[in-house]
Amino acid sequence: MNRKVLVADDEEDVLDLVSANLKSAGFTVLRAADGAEAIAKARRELPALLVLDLMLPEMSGIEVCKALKGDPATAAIPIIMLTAKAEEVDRIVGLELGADDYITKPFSPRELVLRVKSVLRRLTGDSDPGDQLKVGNVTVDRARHQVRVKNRLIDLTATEFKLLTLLFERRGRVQSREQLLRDVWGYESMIDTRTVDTHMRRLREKLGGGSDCIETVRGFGYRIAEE
Amino acid sequence: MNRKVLVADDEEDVLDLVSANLKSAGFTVLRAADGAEAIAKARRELPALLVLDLMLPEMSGIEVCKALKGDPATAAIPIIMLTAKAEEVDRIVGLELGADDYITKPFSPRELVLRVKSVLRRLTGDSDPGDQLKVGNVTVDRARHQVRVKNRLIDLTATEFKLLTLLFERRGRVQSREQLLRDVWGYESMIDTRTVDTHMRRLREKLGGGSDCIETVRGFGYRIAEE
DNA sequence: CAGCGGTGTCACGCAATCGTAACATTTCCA
DNA sequence: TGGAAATGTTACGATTGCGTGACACCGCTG
Repeated sequence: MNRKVLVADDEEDVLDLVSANLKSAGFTVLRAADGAEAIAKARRELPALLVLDLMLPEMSGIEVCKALKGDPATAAIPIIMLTAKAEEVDRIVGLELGADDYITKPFSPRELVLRVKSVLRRLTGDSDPGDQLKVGNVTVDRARHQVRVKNRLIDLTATEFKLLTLLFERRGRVQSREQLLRDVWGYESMIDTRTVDTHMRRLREKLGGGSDCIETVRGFGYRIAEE
Repeated sequence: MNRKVLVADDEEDVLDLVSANLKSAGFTVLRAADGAEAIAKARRELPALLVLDLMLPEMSGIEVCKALKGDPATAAIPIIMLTAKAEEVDRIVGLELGADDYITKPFSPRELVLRVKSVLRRLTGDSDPGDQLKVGNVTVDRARHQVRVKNRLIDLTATEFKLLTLLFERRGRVQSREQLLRDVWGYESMIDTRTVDTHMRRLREKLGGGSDCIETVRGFGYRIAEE
Protein backbone atom coordinates (compact mmCIF):
# COMPACT_ATOMS: atom_id res chain seq x y z
CA MET A 1 0.00 0.00 0.00
CA ASN A 2 1.11 3.52 -0.80
CA ARG A 3 2.23 5.17 2.43
CA LYS A 4 3.38 8.46 0.92
CA VAL A 5 1.96 11.62 2.45
CA LEU A 6 2.62 15.06 1.00
CA VAL A 7 2.67 17.95 3.44
CA ALA A 8 2.37 21.51 2.13
CA ASP A 9 3.03 24.40 4.49
CA ASP A 10 5.15 27.51 4.25
CA GLU A 11 6.26 27.41 7.86
CA GLU A 12 9.36 25.36 8.40
CA ASP A 13 8.40 24.56 11.99
CA VAL A 14 5.02 23.16 11.11
CA LEU A 15 6.55 21.14 8.34
CA ASP A 16 9.14 19.65 10.67
CA LEU A 17 6.64 18.84 13.36
CA VAL A 18 4.13 17.22 11.07
CA SER A 19 6.79 15.31 9.18
CA ALA A 20 8.36 13.90 12.30
CA ASN A 21 5.05 12.65 13.61
CA LEU A 22 3.89 11.15 10.36
CA LYS A 23 7.21 9.42 9.90
CA SER A 24 7.08 7.86 13.32
CA ALA A 25 3.61 6.64 12.43
CA GLY A 26 5.11 4.78 9.51
CA PHE A 27 4.44 7.14 6.64
CA THR A 28 6.83 8.37 3.98
CA VAL A 29 6.70 12.13 4.02
CA LEU A 30 7.15 14.50 1.09
CA ARG A 31 7.35 18.23 1.68
CA ALA A 32 6.25 21.28 -0.23
CA ALA A 33 6.73 24.92 0.77
CA ASP A 34 4.24 26.54 -1.56
CA GLY A 35 1.25 25.80 -3.74
CA ALA A 36 3.06 25.32 -7.03
CA GLU A 37 5.47 22.87 -5.49
CA ALA A 38 2.61 21.00 -3.87
CA ILE A 39 0.83 20.56 -7.18
CA ALA A 40 4.00 19.52 -8.97
CA LYS A 41 4.92 16.94 -6.36
CA ALA A 42 1.39 15.64 -6.12
CA ARG A 43 1.34 15.02 -9.89
CA ARG A 44 4.76 13.45 -9.95
CA GLU A 45 4.63 11.33 -6.81
CA LEU A 46 0.92 10.58 -6.49
CA PRO A 47 0.90 10.44 -2.68
CA ALA A 48 -1.78 8.56 -0.77
CA LEU A 49 -2.82 11.78 0.91
CA LEU A 50 -2.13 15.50 1.03
CA VAL A 51 -1.97 17.66 4.14
CA LEU A 52 -2.50 21.19 2.92
CA ASP A 53 -2.23 24.53 4.68
CA LEU A 54 -5.01 26.90 3.71
CA MET A 55 -2.70 29.90 3.84
CA LEU A 56 0.13 29.48 1.41
CA PRO A 57 2.19 32.21 -0.26
CA GLU A 58 1.40 32.97 -3.89
CA MET A 59 -1.32 30.41 -4.29
CA SER A 60 -3.82 29.65 -1.58
CA GLY A 61 -4.65 26.16 -0.42
CA ILE A 62 -8.07 26.57 -1.94
CA GLU A 63 -6.62 27.03 -5.39
CA VAL A 64 -4.30 24.10 -4.93
CA CYS A 65 -7.25 22.03 -3.89
CA LYS A 66 -9.26 23.02 -6.92
CA ALA A 67 -6.37 22.40 -9.26
CA LEU A 68 -5.75 18.92 -7.94
CA LYS A 69 -9.40 17.94 -7.77
CA GLY A 70 -9.90 19.22 -11.28
CA ASP A 71 -7.18 17.03 -12.73
CA PRO A 72 -8.30 13.42 -13.22
CA ALA A 73 -4.80 12.22 -12.44
CA THR A 74 -4.82 13.69 -8.97
CA ALA A 75 -8.53 14.00 -8.21
CA ALA A 76 -8.53 10.84 -6.16
CA ILE A 77 -5.93 12.08 -3.69
CA PRO A 78 -7.67 12.89 -0.43
CA ILE A 79 -6.85 16.22 1.15
CA ILE A 80 -6.76 17.30 4.77
CA MET A 81 -6.86 21.07 5.20
CA LEU A 82 -4.99 22.96 7.86
CA THR A 83 -6.62 26.20 8.82
CA ALA A 84 -5.69 28.85 11.34
CA LYS A 85 -9.01 29.96 12.62
CA ALA A 86 -12.14 28.19 13.58
CA GLU A 87 -14.19 30.83 11.80
CA GLU A 88 -12.63 29.85 8.51
CA VAL A 89 -13.97 26.38 8.84
CA ASP A 90 -17.44 27.72 8.27
CA ARG A 91 -16.36 29.19 5.01
CA ILE A 92 -14.53 26.14 3.83
CA VAL A 93 -17.30 23.82 4.78
CA GLY A 94 -19.85 26.10 3.18
CA LEU A 95 -17.95 26.32 -0.04
CA GLU A 96 -17.09 22.68 0.08
CA LEU A 97 -13.88 22.69 -1.81
CA GLY A 98 -13.37 19.01 -1.87
CA ALA A 99 -11.17 18.58 1.13
CA ASP A 100 -11.84 15.33 2.92
CA ASP A 101 -11.22 16.64 6.39
CA TYR A 102 -10.14 19.73 8.26
CA ILE A 103 -7.98 20.53 11.25
CA THR A 104 -7.80 23.92 12.90
CA LYS A 105 -4.53 25.28 14.21
CA PRO A 106 -3.25 24.86 16.77
CA PHE A 107 -3.59 21.12 16.52
CA SER A 108 -1.84 18.31 18.28
CA PRO A 109 0.39 16.21 16.02
CA ARG A 110 -1.24 13.15 17.47
CA GLU A 111 -4.61 14.41 16.34
CA LEU A 112 -3.29 14.96 12.83
CA VAL A 113 -1.89 11.48 12.58
CA LEU A 114 -5.20 10.04 13.74
CA ARG A 115 -7.02 12.08 11.17
CA VAL A 116 -4.69 10.98 8.40
CA LYS A 117 -5.20 7.35 9.30
CA SER A 118 -8.93 7.84 9.58
CA VAL A 119 -9.21 9.36 6.12
CA LEU A 120 -7.05 6.69 4.54
CA ARG A 121 -9.02 3.99 6.25
CA ARG A 122 -12.27 5.45 5.07
CA LEU A 123 -11.09 5.39 1.49
CA THR A 124 -9.21 2.16 1.28
CA GLY A 125 -12.14 0.40 2.86
CA ASP A 126 -11.37 -0.59 6.41
CA SER A 127 -8.56 -2.80 7.52
CA ASP A 128 -5.48 -0.88 8.44
CA PRO A 129 -2.68 -3.22 9.43
CA GLY A 130 -0.80 -0.25 10.83
CA ASP A 131 -3.20 -0.25 13.73
CA GLN A 132 -2.33 -3.81 14.61
CA LEU A 133 0.54 -4.32 16.99
CA LYS A 134 1.70 -7.87 17.47
CA VAL A 135 4.28 -9.36 19.79
CA GLY A 136 4.48 -13.06 20.37
CA ASN A 137 0.93 -14.32 20.58
CA VAL A 138 -0.44 -10.99 21.77
CA THR A 139 -2.19 -8.67 19.31
CA VAL A 140 -3.30 -5.13 20.05
CA ASP A 141 -5.89 -3.57 17.74
CA ARG A 142 -6.00 0.11 18.50
CA ALA A 143 -8.93 1.04 16.30
CA ARG A 144 -11.14 -1.63 17.81
CA HIS A 145 -9.70 -1.34 21.28
CA GLN A 146 -9.27 -5.06 21.43
CA VAL A 147 -6.49 -7.30 22.66
CA ARG A 148 -6.11 -10.91 21.72
CA VAL A 149 -3.92 -13.68 23.07
CA LYS A 150 -3.78 -16.61 20.69
CA ASN A 151 -6.88 -15.22 18.99
CA ARG A 152 -8.77 -15.28 22.26
CA LEU A 153 -10.30 -11.92 23.15
CA ILE A 154 -9.01 -10.36 26.38
CA ASP A 155 -11.05 -7.82 28.27
CA LEU A 156 -8.87 -4.91 29.42
CA THR A 157 -9.76 -1.72 31.23
CA ALA A 158 -8.95 1.70 29.80
CA THR A 159 -5.69 2.21 31.67
CA GLU A 160 -4.54 -1.31 31.09
CA PHE A 161 -5.17 -0.92 27.40
CA LYS A 162 -3.32 2.38 27.15
CA LEU A 163 -0.44 1.01 29.14
CA LEU A 164 -0.09 -2.06 26.97
CA THR A 165 -0.40 -0.06 23.78
CA LEU A 166 2.30 2.35 24.83
CA LEU A 167 4.67 -0.45 25.74
CA PHE A 168 3.99 -2.18 22.43
CA GLU A 169 4.65 1.01 20.51
CA ARG A 170 8.01 1.27 22.22
CA ARG A 171 8.81 -2.38 22.01
CA GLY A 172 12.33 -3.24 23.05
CA ARG A 173 12.92 0.01 24.89
CA VAL A 174 12.74 0.14 28.65
CA GLN A 175 10.11 2.50 30.01
CA SER A 176 10.60 3.90 33.50
CA ARG A 177 7.66 4.18 35.83
CA GLU A 178 7.90 7.95 35.64
CA GLN A 179 7.75 7.84 31.86
CA LEU A 180 4.77 5.53 31.90
CA LEU A 181 2.96 7.75 34.38
CA ARG A 182 3.60 10.77 32.20
CA ASP A 183 2.57 9.16 28.95
CA VAL A 184 -0.33 7.02 30.08
CA TRP A 185 -1.80 8.95 32.96
CA GLY A 186 -0.99 12.50 31.87
CA TYR A 187 1.43 15.31 32.34
CA GLU A 188 1.02 16.21 35.96
CA SER A 189 -0.34 13.14 37.56
CA MET A 190 0.44 13.18 41.26
CA ILE A 191 0.32 9.46 41.37
CA ASP A 192 2.57 7.08 43.17
CA THR A 193 4.97 5.26 40.88
CA ARG A 194 4.11 2.01 42.62
CA THR A 195 0.69 2.23 41.05
CA VAL A 196 2.32 1.26 37.79
CA ASP A 197 3.36 -2.01 39.37
CA THR A 198 -0.18 -2.82 40.29
CA HIS A 199 -1.38 -2.20 36.79
CA MET A 200 1.39 -4.27 35.33
CA ARG A 201 0.36 -7.10 37.57
CA ARG A 202 -3.25 -6.87 36.46
CA LEU A 203 -2.08 -6.79 32.86
CA ARG A 204 0.04 -9.90 33.31
CA GLU A 205 -2.78 -11.67 35.05
CA LYS A 206 -5.22 -10.97 32.26
CA LEU A 207 -2.77 -11.76 29.49
CA GLY A 208 -2.08 -15.11 31.08
CA GLY A 209 0.36 -17.01 28.92
CA GLY A 210 0.85 -13.97 26.74
CA SER A 211 2.43 -12.03 29.57
CA ASP A 212 5.82 -13.54 28.78
CA CYS A 213 6.51 -10.62 26.50
CA ILE A 214 6.45 -8.18 29.43
CA GLU A 215 9.86 -8.04 31.02
CA THR A 216 10.76 -6.39 34.30
CA VAL A 217 14.04 -4.53 34.18
CA ARG A 218 15.03 -4.26 37.77
CA GLY A 219 16.00 -0.75 38.78
CA PHE A 220 14.67 0.81 35.57
CA GLY A 221 11.17 -0.18 34.65
CA TYR A 222 9.43 -2.42 32.13
CA ARG A 223 9.97 -3.46 28.55
CA ILE A 224 8.32 -5.51 25.84
CA ALA A 225 10.53 -8.29 24.56
CA GLU A 226 11.74 -8.10 20.99
CA GLU A 227 10.80 -10.98 18.79
CA MET B 1 -28.08 5.42 -21.60
CA ASN B 2 -28.52 9.04 -20.65
CA ARG B 3 -25.39 10.21 -18.85
CA LYS B 4 -26.41 13.83 -18.40
CA VAL B 5 -26.30 15.20 -14.87
CA LEU B 6 -27.51 18.67 -13.98
CA VAL B 7 -25.80 20.42 -11.09
CA ALA B 8 -27.44 23.43 -9.47
CA ASP B 9 -25.48 25.52 -7.01
CA ASP B 10 -24.84 29.23 -6.66
CA GLU B 11 -21.23 28.80 -5.60
CA GLU B 12 -18.90 28.84 -8.57
CA ASP B 13 -16.31 26.80 -6.71
CA VAL B 14 -18.69 24.04 -5.80
CA LEU B 15 -19.95 23.92 -9.35
CA ASP B 16 -16.42 23.63 -10.72
CA LEU B 17 -15.47 20.96 -8.30
CA VAL B 18 -18.53 18.81 -8.66
CA SER B 19 -18.48 19.17 -12.43
CA ALA B 20 -14.87 18.12 -12.67
CA ASN B 21 -15.45 15.03 -10.62
CA LEU B 22 -18.60 13.97 -12.39
CA LYS B 23 -16.95 14.50 -15.76
CA SER B 24 -14.00 12.37 -14.82
CA ALA B 25 -16.49 9.72 -13.74
CA GLY B 26 -17.88 9.71 -17.26
CA PHE B 27 -20.93 11.94 -16.94
CA THR B 28 -21.96 14.85 -19.08
CA VAL B 29 -22.45 17.81 -16.80
CA LEU B 30 -24.90 20.68 -17.15
CA ARG B 31 -24.73 23.63 -14.81
CA ALA B 32 -27.24 25.96 -13.25
CA ALA B 33 -26.54 28.88 -10.93
CA ASP B 34 -30.03 29.39 -9.55
CA GLY B 35 -33.38 27.73 -9.19
CA ALA B 36 -35.05 29.16 -12.27
CA GLU B 37 -32.17 28.09 -14.47
CA ALA B 38 -32.22 24.64 -12.93
CA ILE B 39 -35.88 24.16 -13.73
CA ALA B 40 -35.47 25.50 -17.26
CA LYS B 41 -32.53 23.25 -18.05
CA ALA B 42 -34.13 20.25 -16.46
CA ARG B 43 -37.20 20.67 -18.69
CA ARG B 44 -35.18 21.26 -21.81
CA GLU B 45 -32.42 18.70 -21.37
CA LEU B 46 -34.12 16.02 -19.29
CA PRO B 47 -30.97 14.95 -17.45
CA ALA B 48 -30.65 11.54 -15.89
CA LEU B 49 -30.20 13.12 -12.50
CA LEU B 50 -30.16 16.45 -10.70
CA VAL B 51 -27.74 17.49 -7.94
CA LEU B 52 -29.43 20.32 -6.13
CA ASP B 53 -28.21 22.66 -3.43
CA LEU B 54 -30.82 23.28 -0.79
CA MET B 55 -29.73 26.88 -0.39
CA LEU B 56 -30.16 28.73 -3.64
CA PRO B 57 -30.71 32.44 -4.20
CA GLU B 58 -34.22 33.55 -5.17
CA MET B 59 -35.78 30.15 -5.10
CA SER B 60 -34.81 27.50 -2.59
CA GLY B 61 -33.91 23.98 -3.53
CA ILE B 62 -37.10 22.82 -1.91
CA GLU B 63 -39.21 24.87 -4.28
CA VAL B 64 -37.23 23.66 -7.24
CA CYS B 65 -37.75 20.13 -6.06
CA LYS B 66 -41.49 20.60 -5.70
CA ALA B 67 -41.76 22.25 -9.10
CA LEU B 68 -39.94 19.47 -10.89
CA LYS B 69 -41.71 16.66 -9.05
CA GLY B 70 -45.03 18.32 -9.78
CA ASP B 71 -44.47 18.40 -13.52
CA PRO B 72 -45.11 15.03 -15.22
CA ALA B 73 -42.38 15.80 -17.73
CA THR B 74 -39.68 16.04 -15.10
CA ALA B 75 -41.14 14.08 -12.19
CA ALA B 76 -39.08 11.03 -12.99
CA ILE B 77 -35.75 12.81 -12.68
CA PRO B 78 -34.09 11.69 -9.47
CA ILE B 79 -32.75 14.44 -7.24
CA ILE B 80 -29.84 14.44 -4.83
CA MET B 81 -29.97 17.26 -2.31
CA LEU B 82 -26.97 19.05 -0.91
CA THR B 83 -27.61 20.29 2.59
CA ALA B 84 -25.59 21.83 5.35
CA LYS B 85 -27.22 20.31 8.37
CA ALA B 86 -28.37 16.91 9.44
CA GLU B 87 -31.55 18.21 10.98
CA GLU B 88 -32.81 19.30 7.62
CA VAL B 89 -32.56 15.81 6.25
CA ASP B 90 -35.75 14.63 7.85
CA ARG B 91 -37.89 16.92 5.77
CA ILE B 92 -36.02 16.31 2.56
CA VAL B 93 -36.12 12.59 2.21
CA GLY B 94 -39.20 10.49 2.29
CA LEU B 95 -41.58 13.37 2.56
CA GLU B 96 -43.54 15.19 -0.05
CA LEU B 97 -40.41 16.80 -1.38
CA GLY B 98 -39.50 13.63 -3.12
CA ALA B 99 -35.74 13.95 -3.15
CA ASP B 100 -34.15 10.59 -3.80
CA ASP B 101 -31.05 11.04 -1.74
CA TYR B 102 -29.12 13.67 0.11
CA ILE B 103 -25.58 14.53 1.11
CA THR B 104 -24.71 16.65 4.09
CA LYS B 105 -21.92 19.15 3.81
CA PRO B 106 -19.09 18.81 4.12
CA PHE B 107 -18.86 15.98 1.66
CA SER B 108 -16.03 14.75 -0.46
CA PRO B 109 -16.54 14.87 -4.22
CA ARG B 110 -15.78 11.20 -4.26
CA GLU B 111 -18.73 10.57 -2.02
CA LEU B 112 -20.98 12.55 -4.30
CA VAL B 113 -19.98 10.57 -7.34
CA LEU B 114 -20.61 7.35 -5.48
CA ARG B 115 -24.03 8.56 -4.46
CA VAL B 116 -24.91 9.62 -8.01
CA LYS B 117 -23.97 6.22 -9.33
CA SER B 118 -25.87 4.55 -6.55
CA VAL B 119 -29.08 6.42 -7.26
CA LEU B 120 -28.87 5.74 -10.97
CA ARG B 121 -28.20 2.09 -10.35
CA ARG B 122 -31.13 1.85 -8.01
CA LEU B 123 -33.45 3.26 -10.63
CA THR B 124 -32.35 0.85 -13.28
CA GLY B 125 -33.47 -1.95 -11.04
CA ASP B 126 -30.12 -3.22 -9.87
CA SER B 127 -29.92 -3.76 -6.19
CA ASP B 128 -27.30 -1.68 -4.48
CA PRO B 129 -25.77 -3.44 -1.52
CA GLY B 130 -23.65 -0.42 -0.73
CA ASP B 131 -26.69 1.37 0.61
CA GLN B 132 -27.69 -1.39 2.97
CA LEU B 133 -25.81 -1.78 6.18
CA LYS B 134 -26.70 -4.82 8.21
CA VAL B 135 -25.48 -5.98 11.60
CA GLY B 136 -27.26 -8.68 13.48
CA ASN B 137 -30.95 -8.14 12.95
CA VAL B 138 -30.58 -4.40 12.39
CA THR B 139 -30.60 -2.99 8.87
CA VAL B 140 -29.84 0.60 7.96
CA ASP B 141 -31.00 1.86 4.58
CA ARG B 142 -29.23 5.12 4.00
CA ALA B 143 -31.00 6.13 0.84
CA ARG B 144 -34.48 5.55 2.19
CA HIS B 145 -33.56 6.87 5.59
CA GLN B 146 -35.00 3.80 7.20
CA VAL B 147 -33.93 1.43 9.93
CA ARG B 148 -35.38 -2.00 10.49
CA VAL B 149 -35.06 -4.49 13.31
CA LYS B 150 -36.14 -7.96 12.27
CA ASN B 151 -37.88 -6.37 9.29
CA ARG B 152 -39.90 -4.16 11.58
CA LEU B 153 -39.59 -0.47 10.74
CA ILE B 154 -38.09 1.70 13.47
CA ASP B 155 -38.81 5.40 13.65
CA LEU B 156 -35.64 7.36 14.35
CA THR B 157 -35.01 11.08 14.56
CA ALA B 158 -32.46 12.75 12.29
CA THR B 159 -29.72 12.79 14.90
CA GLU B 160 -30.33 9.23 15.94
CA PHE B 161 -30.24 8.07 12.35
CA LYS B 162 -27.01 9.83 11.54
CA LEU B 163 -25.43 8.55 14.71
CA LEU B 164 -26.39 4.99 13.96
CA THR B 165 -25.32 5.24 10.34
CA LEU B 166 -21.93 6.58 11.30
CA LEU B 167 -21.38 3.81 13.79
CA PHE B 168 -22.45 1.22 11.25
CA GLU B 169 -20.14 2.60 8.62
CA ARG B 170 -17.29 2.26 11.07
CA ARG B 171 -18.38 -1.06 12.41
CA GLY B 172 -15.95 -2.63 14.80
CA ARG B 173 -13.97 0.51 15.40
CA VAL B 174 -14.45 2.40 18.63
CA GLN B 175 -15.70 5.95 18.23
CA SER B 176 -15.00 8.40 21.01
CA ARG B 177 -17.65 10.85 22.12
CA GLU B 178 -15.58 13.68 20.73
CA GLN B 179 -15.35 11.98 17.35
CA LEU B 180 -19.06 11.35 17.29
CA LEU B 181 -19.81 14.95 18.20
CA ARG B 182 -17.51 16.12 15.47
CA ASP B 183 -18.85 13.85 12.79
CA VAL B 184 -22.53 13.79 13.65
CA TRP B 185 -23.18 17.19 15.14
CA GLY B 186 -20.65 19.23 13.21
CA TYR B 187 -17.27 20.78 13.38
CA GLU B 188 -17.58 23.26 16.18
CA SER B 189 -20.49 22.14 18.23
CA MET B 190 -20.18 23.38 21.78
CA ILE B 191 -22.09 20.45 23.09
CA ASP B 192 -21.44 18.40 26.16
CA THR B 193 -19.99 15.00 25.38
CA ARG B 194 -22.45 13.44 27.81
CA THR B 195 -25.18 14.33 25.36
CA VAL B 196 -23.91 11.49 23.23
CA ASP B 197 -24.81 9.12 26.05
CA THR B 198 -28.37 10.32 26.05
CA HIS B 199 -28.72 9.78 22.33
CA MET B 200 -27.18 6.35 22.63
CA ARG B 201 -29.73 5.51 25.27
CA ARG B 202 -32.59 6.65 23.06
CA LEU B 203 -31.15 4.67 20.18
CA ARG B 204 -30.90 1.53 22.29
CA GLU B 205 -34.39 2.06 23.57
CA LYS B 206 -35.83 2.31 20.09
CA LEU B 207 -33.81 -0.55 18.69
CA GLY B 208 -35.06 -2.79 21.47
CA GLY B 209 -33.66 -6.26 21.03
CA GLY B 210 -31.47 -5.05 18.19
CA SER B 211 -29.49 -2.83 20.53
CA ASP B 212 -27.19 -5.71 21.39
CA CYS B 213 -24.96 -4.66 18.54
CA ILE B 214 -24.11 -1.37 20.26
CA GLU B 215 -21.27 -1.93 22.66
CA THR B 216 -20.02 0.49 25.28
CA VAL B 217 -16.26 0.62 25.57
CA ARG B 218 -15.71 2.08 28.98
CA GLY B 219 -13.28 4.96 29.00
CA PHE B 220 -13.27 5.33 25.23
CA GLY B 221 -16.64 5.45 23.57
CA TYR B 222 -18.94 3.21 21.59
CA ARG B 223 -18.63 0.54 18.95
CA ILE B 224 -20.79 -1.66 16.77
CA ALA B 225 -20.16 -5.33 17.30
CA GLU B 226 -18.66 -7.30 14.46
CA GLU B 227 -20.60 -10.28 13.22
C1' DC C 1 -52.08 29.83 22.30
C1' DA C 2 -51.35 25.14 23.81
C1' DG C 3 -49.55 20.86 22.57
C1' DC C 4 -45.98 18.09 20.76
C1' DG C 5 -41.78 15.95 19.26
C1' DG C 6 -36.89 16.58 19.16
C1' DT C 7 -33.02 18.01 21.68
C1' DG C 8 -29.46 19.24 25.23
C1' DT C 9 -28.44 19.32 30.16
C1' DC C 10 -28.48 17.95 34.84
C1' DA C 11 -28.53 15.10 39.07
C1' DC C 12 -28.59 10.68 41.01
C1' DG C 13 -26.92 6.04 41.80
C1' DC C 14 -24.71 1.86 40.79
C1' DA C 15 -20.94 -0.76 39.44
C1' DA C 16 -16.44 -1.02 37.39
C1' DT C 17 -12.18 0.67 38.05
C1' DC C 18 -8.42 2.98 40.23
C1' DG C 19 -4.84 4.31 43.65
C1' DT C 20 -2.68 3.23 47.80
C1' DA C 21 -1.01 1.04 51.70
C1' DA C 22 0.41 -3.07 53.73
C1' DC C 23 2.43 -7.40 53.35
C1' DA C 24 5.09 -11.13 50.73
C1' DT C 25 8.66 -12.34 47.75
C1' DT C 26 12.64 -11.86 44.95
C1' DT C 27 17.05 -9.89 43.78
C1' DC C 28 21.37 -8.02 44.57
C1' DC C 29 25.54 -6.99 46.95
C1' DA C 30 28.51 -6.48 50.94
C1' DT D 1 24.51 -15.37 54.25
C1' DG D 2 21.90 -11.64 55.74
C1' DG D 3 19.80 -7.48 54.98
C1' DA D 4 18.20 -3.79 52.18
C1' DA D 5 16.13 -2.40 48.07
C1' DA D 6 13.09 -3.46 44.43
C1' DT D 7 9.26 -5.76 42.85
C1' DG D 8 5.08 -8.92 43.21
C1' DT D 9 0.66 -9.62 45.51
C1' DT D 10 -3.46 -8.68 48.02
C1' DA D 11 -7.17 -6.15 49.81
C1' DC D 12 -9.98 -2.14 50.34
C1' DG D 13 -11.77 2.63 50.33
C1' DA D 14 -12.21 6.35 46.89
C1' DT D 15 -13.13 7.69 42.46
C1' DT D 16 -14.97 7.71 37.99
C1' DG D 17 -17.69 6.50 34.08
C1' DC D 18 -21.92 5.47 32.43
C1' DG D 19 -27.04 4.42 32.42
C1' DT D 20 -31.17 6.39 33.79
C1' DG D 21 -34.97 9.45 34.61
C1' DA D 22 -36.48 14.12 34.74
C1' DC D 23 -36.79 18.59 32.94
C1' DA D 24 -36.35 22.88 30.30
C1' DC D 25 -35.94 24.83 25.79
C1' DC D 26 -37.19 25.59 21.02
C1' DG D 27 -39.38 25.36 16.65
C1' DC D 28 -43.46 23.66 14.61
C1' DT D 29 -48.39 22.70 13.95
C1' DG D 30 -53.09 22.80 14.60
